[in-house]
Amino acid sequence: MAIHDVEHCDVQETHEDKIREVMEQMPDMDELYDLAELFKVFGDSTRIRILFALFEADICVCDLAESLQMTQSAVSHQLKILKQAKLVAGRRDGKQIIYSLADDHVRMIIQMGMEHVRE
Amino acid sequence: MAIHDVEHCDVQETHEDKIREVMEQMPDMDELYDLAELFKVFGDSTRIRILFALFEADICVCDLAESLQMTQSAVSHQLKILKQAKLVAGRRDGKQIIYSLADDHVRMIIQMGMEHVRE
DNA sequence: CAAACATATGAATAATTGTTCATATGAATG
DNA sequence: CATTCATATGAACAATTATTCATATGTTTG
Repeated sequence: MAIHDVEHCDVQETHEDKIREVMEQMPDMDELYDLAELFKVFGDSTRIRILFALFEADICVCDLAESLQMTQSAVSHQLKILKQAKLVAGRRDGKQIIYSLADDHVRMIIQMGMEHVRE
Repeated sequence: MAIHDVEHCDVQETHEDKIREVMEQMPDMDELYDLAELFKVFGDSTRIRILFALFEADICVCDLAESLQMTQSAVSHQLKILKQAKLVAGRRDGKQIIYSLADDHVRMIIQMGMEHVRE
């Protein structure tokens, strides 16, 4: 074997280089976690449906629940998660809270996802 | 109350319209599930790290494990999920299987996610 | 200000999922 | 062709998470 003992594949040199390169270019763990957390938010069909609903109109929790045929509570819980991820924002209008998309990243991310899924 | 009894908010007319509009524009459940499943794949920091690694180089499982300081088994399990989602592809080269990104959607989706996270 | 209404939240439960450990598969090589 | 090496896979366990139910918060209105 070589100067330094390896737990990985036998092919040396090139792989060592690749491994170093990959490790160097890897973003900080904080950023990677945040990114994964963000996508986790998109990774639930209820939340996806809420986002699609908000593509069409700003809408209150109650109408969202009606549209999606879900409990007000369930929708509210999911809205909280979407809000924390800054994907949606809520503004009060009298008794109701009207939700809307926070920015255009949402549309674009879902757009890309759709393209991939549709192949 | 109005002609049809409602379980939702009191404000009538406009909301009825919104609800109908939202329900009409909503994609099929199949598609919504597929989309959520896709994002679920991005929603794990190990898989995100694998994808970042593949941004730099096509690389075998063993070197991936080394780069990410993870078990070969754990990496292999995650690669399977990435492969099923058609985000990565593996080709055999002798004893090894070299993994690479399947297409450019991956880069773009992660790019968008990064932009959102960095605000 | 009390009653009604829209939304939020906490606890509990069921389901999903990532990692580990042990082992299987399958190609290369001497 | 038997051994070795790289990768894949199955079962088990721990951790995370979406929904439900009950209830709390906070605003409007009579």
